[in-house]
Amino acid sequence: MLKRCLPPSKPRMADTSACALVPRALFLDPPDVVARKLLGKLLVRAGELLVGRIVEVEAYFGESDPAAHSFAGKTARNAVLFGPPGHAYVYFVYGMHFCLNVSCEPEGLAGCVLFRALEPLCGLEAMAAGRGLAAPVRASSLTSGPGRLCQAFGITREGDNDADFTAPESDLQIQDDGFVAGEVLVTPRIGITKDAQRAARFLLAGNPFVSGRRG
DNA sequence: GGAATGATAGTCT
DNA sequence: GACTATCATTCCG
Repeated sequence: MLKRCLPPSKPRMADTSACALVPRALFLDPPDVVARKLLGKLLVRAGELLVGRIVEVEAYFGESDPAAHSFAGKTARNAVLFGPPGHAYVYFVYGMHFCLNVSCEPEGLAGCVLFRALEPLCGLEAMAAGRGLAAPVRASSLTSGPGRLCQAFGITREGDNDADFTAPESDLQIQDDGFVAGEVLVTPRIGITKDAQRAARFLLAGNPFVSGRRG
């Protein structure tokens, strides 16, 4: 088996001078289109300087998708999905985990993209602390999985739901550092029972930080 | 290496 | 009262 991962001599620090906040227009497209665009972008927590590259996402297609929270229409929980695009939708599942999504499509439509895995770039120690892990930890265990990455970034529904990813004053942002995604794999979504065969999970081929099977 | 299992609480019917 | 867009642990081979 290849064990070729990250060359240790090449720390992939994010060059913040080359970073640009992504425009809201990026989120106006359908969720599968937005999902592909998000691969390779950076998720940034401004306050603690936590940065991770998005390497795995899933698309959810609003009211036409039986696996989406918004399938049954607007409720108090999923109201953010029906609002303007580019906002964070955070929900609590299985009694112990948060999941982070970004709303897509124009206001009134409820498409969204679920963040499933990040490649941690900055603030690894703070991420490990957030996860309650003692050093040394494998970087790949910090943010590979929707529940894990929320824990690492300290994301909660109370603190981050409805946050605007495209606002300069926002603590939670999505930035573009010019990274160009290589080959993208598409597989069925994970952990759902309805419409389980639909291919709507997007991940960077060969990236060691994706969750579960590499596709 | 992979499969099975329990923990745990918000949301909706 | 049922159902989760999960994770970590424990088994087994």
